[in-house]
Amino acid sequence: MPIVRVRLAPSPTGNLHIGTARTALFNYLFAKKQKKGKFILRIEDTDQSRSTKAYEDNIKDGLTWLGLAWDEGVDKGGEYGPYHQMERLSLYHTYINRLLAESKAYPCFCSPEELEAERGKMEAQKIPPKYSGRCGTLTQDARDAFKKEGRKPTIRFRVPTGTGKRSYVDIIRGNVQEDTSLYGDFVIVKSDGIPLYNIANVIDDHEMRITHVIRGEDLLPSTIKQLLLYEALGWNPPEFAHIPLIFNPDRTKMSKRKNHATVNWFRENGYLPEALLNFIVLLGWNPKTNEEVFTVQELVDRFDLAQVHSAGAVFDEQKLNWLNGQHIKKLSLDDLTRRVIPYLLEAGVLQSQNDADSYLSAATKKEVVFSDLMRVVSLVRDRLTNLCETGKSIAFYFSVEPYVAHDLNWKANSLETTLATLEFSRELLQGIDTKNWKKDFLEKKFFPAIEKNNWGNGDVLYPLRVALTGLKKSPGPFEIAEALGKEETLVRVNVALQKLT
RNA sequence: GCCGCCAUCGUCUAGGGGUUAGGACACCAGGUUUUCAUCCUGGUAACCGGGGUUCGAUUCCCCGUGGCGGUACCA
Repeated sequence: MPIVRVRLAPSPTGNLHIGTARTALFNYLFAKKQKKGKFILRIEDTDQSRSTKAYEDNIKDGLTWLGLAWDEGVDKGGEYGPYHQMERLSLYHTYINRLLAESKAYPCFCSPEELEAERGKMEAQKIPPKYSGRCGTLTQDARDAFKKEGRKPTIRFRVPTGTGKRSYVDIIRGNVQEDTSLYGDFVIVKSDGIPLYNIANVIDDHEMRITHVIRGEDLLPSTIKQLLLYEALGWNPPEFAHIPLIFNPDRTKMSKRKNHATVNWFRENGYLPEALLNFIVLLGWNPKTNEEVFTVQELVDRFDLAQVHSAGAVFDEQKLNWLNGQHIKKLSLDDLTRRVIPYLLEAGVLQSQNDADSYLSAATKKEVVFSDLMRVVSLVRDRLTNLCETGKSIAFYFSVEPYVAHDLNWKANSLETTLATLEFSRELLQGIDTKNWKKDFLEKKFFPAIEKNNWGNGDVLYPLRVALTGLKKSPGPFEIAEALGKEETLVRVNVALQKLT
């Protein structure tokens, strides 16, 4: 197999869409599977009315955040640039002029209104609409006359007659065929001189030596037309693979209205890029084993384009949430803590200080250093499925949620019992040396003592936990005590005791 | 309308001429745990319909039906 060269060719007319991200991933995996494969990013900005720089930046940022680095393309350069289509206009015209000279294309002077009327007439007669081709037989004099009128022509590709059914073999779908006699001569250059997707895409893929075109199924119907273009230009086409589309839960095309459709949204809402990638690849592909949680490298090793499913898939956020939790558990504590910090700042739990590794607790205004943070994060990591939740789940570390005496009671216990067990806890805690202030040591002290007093674990530990956090649900009291340190632990226990007396 | 692609639990999917149709998410039940979460065990739940072919179709073929895509001087 020659060196694989694949490309992602988004048009910057919106923020990076989940579907585009998946196309990018499939291209990336396919390229990386072959060690020397190249993944190229080309920006198709010929639709000037809808393309913006901001969207282009969003697409690039999103891909970078996902870790889908391109080897060649915009901002990166390469042998076959430039990589913005608007910078390649003269190249397109070289080839388009050739088609014109060979009469494989021709100027069309029909106005949009005329075409509209023609189409309407055919629809009324229940004939499938298709351009008549009448400008294809214009004499030079007739063309000059139209030009004198001030008409700006489009350029149409002359679909070869008598070619009939055409087919190609799609890597994912196998044989795909269509009857080309159904096509009218189609426009390849707009009246403003800017080429359309069909032709620009073909010229670029050829010029950039693209070997495999991996794109969404929405582009499948344009493939045979493009094949005609390759043929007219005398070029060998690349191979094609059309990946299935992603749907909303109601099976309509994935859209912002019914689902979160942009990579941005997931980034802002606490998802790990590796989880998003893992989820998205499973929409239409699986490794044929029972494993489901993968790193990108594992995906590179296992991925096989030909095994991709041909049916569309519903985007199920619940499974993504589960996968996100799985990937969070796989992160090292250090890494997880690092990644959580931006979300804590965003949520206002922390405030940044000058020192890169030091922050301020928004609640207490006390300094919080990275190692403190790591300690708290370790308490909650197993219950985290989303980075955004972190602030909520570690808030108890900085301040106790307000509660009343009654909240300290375990099940049906009375305030007297609670007072007794909490005083017992305080006494025990006071007697423990700071250097032994570890979860395991605390447990070793508490459990036998609880038993000796004929209490259940809950009688003692529930009030203690509430005293330390103010919460009905939280990590265990001993790990919290360890993270808090002896001093702060006793302060909180004493506050609880005051509430009880 | 016309053209194309597709069709296994609610969802993502494995499988394939004879299977107890497998896994995962979600859901339900039980267990572990001081609580919640994690974790463990178990459970409910699927081959779109009709015709062929065949001893036998969920699997192969045809026709429907349904979903999606395309039908632009968008990509």
